[in-house]
Amino acid sequence: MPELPEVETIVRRIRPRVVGREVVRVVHASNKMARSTVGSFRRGLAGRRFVAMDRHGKWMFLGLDDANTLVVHLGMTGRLSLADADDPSAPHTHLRLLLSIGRQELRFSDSRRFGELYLCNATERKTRFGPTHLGPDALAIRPRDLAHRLTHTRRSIKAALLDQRVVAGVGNIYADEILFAAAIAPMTPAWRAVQPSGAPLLKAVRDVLNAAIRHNGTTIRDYVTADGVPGQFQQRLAVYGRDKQPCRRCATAIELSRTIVSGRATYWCPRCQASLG
DNA sequence: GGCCGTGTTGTTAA
DNA sequence: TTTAACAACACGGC
Repeated sequence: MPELPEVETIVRRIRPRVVGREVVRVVHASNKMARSTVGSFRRGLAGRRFVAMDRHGKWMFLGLDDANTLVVHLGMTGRLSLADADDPSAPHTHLRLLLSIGRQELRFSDSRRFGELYLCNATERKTRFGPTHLGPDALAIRPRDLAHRLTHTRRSIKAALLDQRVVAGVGNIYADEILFAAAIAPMTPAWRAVQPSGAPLLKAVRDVLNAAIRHNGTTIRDYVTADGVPGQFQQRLAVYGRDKQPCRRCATAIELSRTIVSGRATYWCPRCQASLG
């Protein structure tokens, strides 16, 4: 499922091919998304030029030459890709933009329709995706800031890492991987996980996310890169999805628990991630 | 053939 | 403050 590394992989591939290009024509814009009314902003995209492409957490921001922004979130099954205009569309394609290069199209498909597409102005972008709703990006946050944000809460460290207002970009898979790398049990209170400093946890955040980016992300089921190929990091996962399999470090059986964070599958090694109580 | 699990964000209730 | 439940949805696996 797309988290920060998967989104970053897609941005790196798409940005150099889209920035500077104009939307020659909105080929298709459906109104079937669960939370977005894509069809309504046909007019706002036609004839516009992309001037920037950025990422914050799991959100992508495609800046336009009229200061508006096309905001993209992949949800669970969303895919953003570049395709030849003559290539058949993938099922559940909700947006097709013909670009001013070759006969390339920027496409968004999403079978589950949990993804989100918005066209917003600078003010809306600041309010809807500003610090009230999104914490610092997980790759940019400083150890002291992370420690500060985790110190004054009694929630579990896993719940806090999943909260996008605390730190943006970590989802269920990488939360488990990060906590294994940091040797912290997922039910540990957040304030305790950053004692005496947040540096070890932040190192794990950076190391795990960067390693996943180097391997083009993790494909469990739906995620593919902008080229349509799976990532490779699933082969290197230490705990996620490895219920009852031997821990790569100590050979103890990996445990699956659904009670640590409300209903979310949580994989961890009870020996390497000794509970701090 | 119907149910379950899958995970993200946002809202609402407790 | 925080958690749980739920909604939006398709689909693979049993």
